[in-house]
Amino acid sequence: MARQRDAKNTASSGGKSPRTLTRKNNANGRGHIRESNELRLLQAAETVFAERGFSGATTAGIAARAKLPKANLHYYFRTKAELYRAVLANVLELWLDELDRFTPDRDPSEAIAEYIAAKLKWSRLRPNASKVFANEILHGAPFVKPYLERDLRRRVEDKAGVVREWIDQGKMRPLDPRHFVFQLWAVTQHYADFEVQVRAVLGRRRLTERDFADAAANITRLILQGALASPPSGRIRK
Amino acid sequence: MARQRDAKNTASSGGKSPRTLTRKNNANGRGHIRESNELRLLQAAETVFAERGFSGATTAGIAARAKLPKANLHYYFRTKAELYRAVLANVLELWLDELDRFTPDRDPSEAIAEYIAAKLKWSRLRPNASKVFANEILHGAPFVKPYLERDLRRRVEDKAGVVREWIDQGKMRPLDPRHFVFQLWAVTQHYADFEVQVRAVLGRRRLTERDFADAAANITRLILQGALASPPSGRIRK
DNA sequence: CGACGATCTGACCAAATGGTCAAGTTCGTC
DNA sequence: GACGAACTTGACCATTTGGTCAGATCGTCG
Repeated sequence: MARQRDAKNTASSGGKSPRTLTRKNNANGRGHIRESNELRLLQAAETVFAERGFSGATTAGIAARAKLPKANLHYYFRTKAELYRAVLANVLELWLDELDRFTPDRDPSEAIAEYIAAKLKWSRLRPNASKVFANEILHGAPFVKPYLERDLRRRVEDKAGVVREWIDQGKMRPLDPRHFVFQLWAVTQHYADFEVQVRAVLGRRRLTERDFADAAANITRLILQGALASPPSGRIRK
Repeated sequence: MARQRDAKNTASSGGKSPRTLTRKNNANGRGHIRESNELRLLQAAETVFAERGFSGATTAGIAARAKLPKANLHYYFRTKAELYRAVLANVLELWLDELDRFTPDRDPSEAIAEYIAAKLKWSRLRPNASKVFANEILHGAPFVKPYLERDLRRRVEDKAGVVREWIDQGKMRPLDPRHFVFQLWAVTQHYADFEVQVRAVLGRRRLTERDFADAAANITRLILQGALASPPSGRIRK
């Protein structure tokens, strides 16, 4: 309930919490306790928010996982929402740059394959980050909607331009670049967000590095075959 | 917190709540009030669970949306968990059969295209159903894990066999059938579960029928091109 | 119509939870 | 080693929320 309302305070800046900036900086010596405790809290929070969602997570639970008393959590992050926001900011930072591999001069097959590999790597190494983000979007993006509508949209629009260039150069089949990006996101994040289902179907107790390699191979083949202009038989020469 | 524990009561049967069965049946006349109220509650619950998740949803909120007093909700569904379970059962029933289009004798391109269209139709018409399910999986499937590990796994294993046959018949490229299914799920459900993000990137206030048509076209083309054996130049004749 | 089960609902309660606070303890610096 | 800032924490509180209950009302069938 309060979530919707909370969403508008504390301008969603990218990096650290505003509080860090106003206090003594962590140059060296000073503030290192803060730095270390914030890190522990952020890590604990990422896990708990991933497992329970925003409403399901309790500050007591997060504090317990970080092995700190609850009051201490509230010393570093005034509210649950502020902590949540910080976790989200981390995730966004994690993903934002991966699309930079898309540049007009590169070979699309290379760029796309790399992107798939990179996103799958994050799904394997930081599944909780992905889950927190998925949960946020799933429930209407009460915190990151502005980010989606400004930054993300711009970024995708930009990269869609690159894809269009690739199409014009005859390197890719004609397709809607934005939907193409959605499909890249969907298939790669699926292995983090729907991990339990994947595990159940594959009959694994845990997803192995091997499983991710299989996923990568299958996705890459599917996407490249589906999106690239068939290279060998150059039916239409430029 | 209680979620994990609640998960084991009330054997997850498919259809109606057990209570319906013990009381007067809804043949006609008798029990029609129950039927109508349960329906309203289920619809309200689907929306609210989709918007807020299990923990974020409140029985008061659901009751309000159904325009019934909270105590009345608890008259029809003893606990929030029971109501949630009923909503989930609806969703599963909705999806389960769509994979039946996969049979060895059919043309894979046709079956796959139909499946994509069907799943996208559900994403458009019942996005909340999809979201409730996604949320459940995202948080570790505390309620439906047994279903995933038994029924769903079997079903996918079964259909994987069909895909393998298609591959053997030279109709499809060699690929891992289970990952192929994951990819179908991922790209189709994305448009329901990540709807806000899709809207933000496309700059839409609402996703139109047109948007879904575009999605369908792009997905179908991508998947068929990627998975089907190239039909015209029959390099390898059977 | 009268009986009886089904349905309805305001009032209530115990537990959980986000957040506060004041009284401490520790840390870095001069 | 002393001083102020940074950090720590048990106790506490207001609010929210799932669930109960007893008494009222309704619907239907004989």
